[in-house]
Amino acid sequence: MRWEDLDQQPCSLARTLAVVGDRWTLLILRDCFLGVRRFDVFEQRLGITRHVLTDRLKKLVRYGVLYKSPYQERPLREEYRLSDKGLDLYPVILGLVSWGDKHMSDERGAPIVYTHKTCGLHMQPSTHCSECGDAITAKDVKLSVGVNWQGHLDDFLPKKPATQT
Amino acid sequence: MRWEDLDQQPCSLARTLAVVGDRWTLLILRDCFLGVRRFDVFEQRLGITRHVLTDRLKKLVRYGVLYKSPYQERPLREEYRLSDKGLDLYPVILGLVSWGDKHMSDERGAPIVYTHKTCGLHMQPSTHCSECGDAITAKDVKLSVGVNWQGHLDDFLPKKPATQT
DNA sequence: AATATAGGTTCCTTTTTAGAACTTGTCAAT
DNA sequence: ATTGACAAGTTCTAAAAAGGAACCTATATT
Repeated sequence: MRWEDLDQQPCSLARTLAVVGDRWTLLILRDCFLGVRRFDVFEQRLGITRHVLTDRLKKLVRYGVLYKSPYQERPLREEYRLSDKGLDLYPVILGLVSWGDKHMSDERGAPIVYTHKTCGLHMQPSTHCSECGDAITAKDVKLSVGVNWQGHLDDFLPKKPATQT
Repeated sequence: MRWEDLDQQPCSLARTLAVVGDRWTLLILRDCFLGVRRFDVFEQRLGITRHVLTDRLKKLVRYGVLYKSPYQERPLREEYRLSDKGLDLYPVILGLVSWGDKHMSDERGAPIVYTHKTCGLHMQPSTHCSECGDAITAKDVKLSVGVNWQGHLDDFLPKKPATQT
């Protein structure tokens, strides 16, 4: 499979990974959410090579996750900022961080702590149903193929069902 | 930076990406959540090379996201199953899918639809505060360095603050 | 005896990434 | 007027990772 074709697959996860699913992109986006906007700051903080950084920023701009905004002229200098589409990735970032806090921390605990401004307490993100507001686990959700996607079921479900032990 | 060292960084996002942050791993985990458990089924569904699949499955087992469970003996055959640690990635998967549904869909809409069994409605995941239950956006959260991590602030925040335009 | 199956490993080629040096337009200092 | 610095890249070569195909092993079936 060519990685470029991933955004054409009939799977929203694959399509999302076409944009953010490589080694560096989510680290770049983490820095965006921390306020980083300039090429050289990304470079220094991440230890990424300039070539790859250029490529990933271009890709994120092409997909509309970041946009370039001039912050000075003569010489023209532009910084990279999160679009609304990019800001929508916040739950993903928060989910990845939260999993790392729980499962990858050492004895010192989470490096960064999140305080919910409204209630003032240290929080973890919790995933809920958009309709009734209840917290969700994998078992609470039933999958079905979208109305315009009939006939593609086998793109999503295993062709060889695993036998239960 | 060597990618293997990412799980030692003082950042939970980087540590999480050390486990799931490459091109194939999240697609493998998607299939795990859809019920796939066997080597050859992963291979056929993903179009991944056997070499890379072997490597990624070993890595996921090493980090405790999957575990091997025998489903027959003579010859010994084992399948890969999500551990509790792996099941905890469900919010991440759901977040990525939801972003793709919203931002990467074509005119046919989302390929897969999620029904919340409890309330019976089509749902999207929504991220909430674990303490008060309110829905969260990036602006509602304040970051601070964990109590045992003093002195590492500059590992998280930009060294060159971007000037606001 | 030959073939199929599941889960790999080996070998070689192609693609991607790393690391360093070079480029361009502008400004500030010597 | 020349030199050096800065920001944001591009270009080059070497190393690492991934792709693709063939081969391996133990067992069961034809």
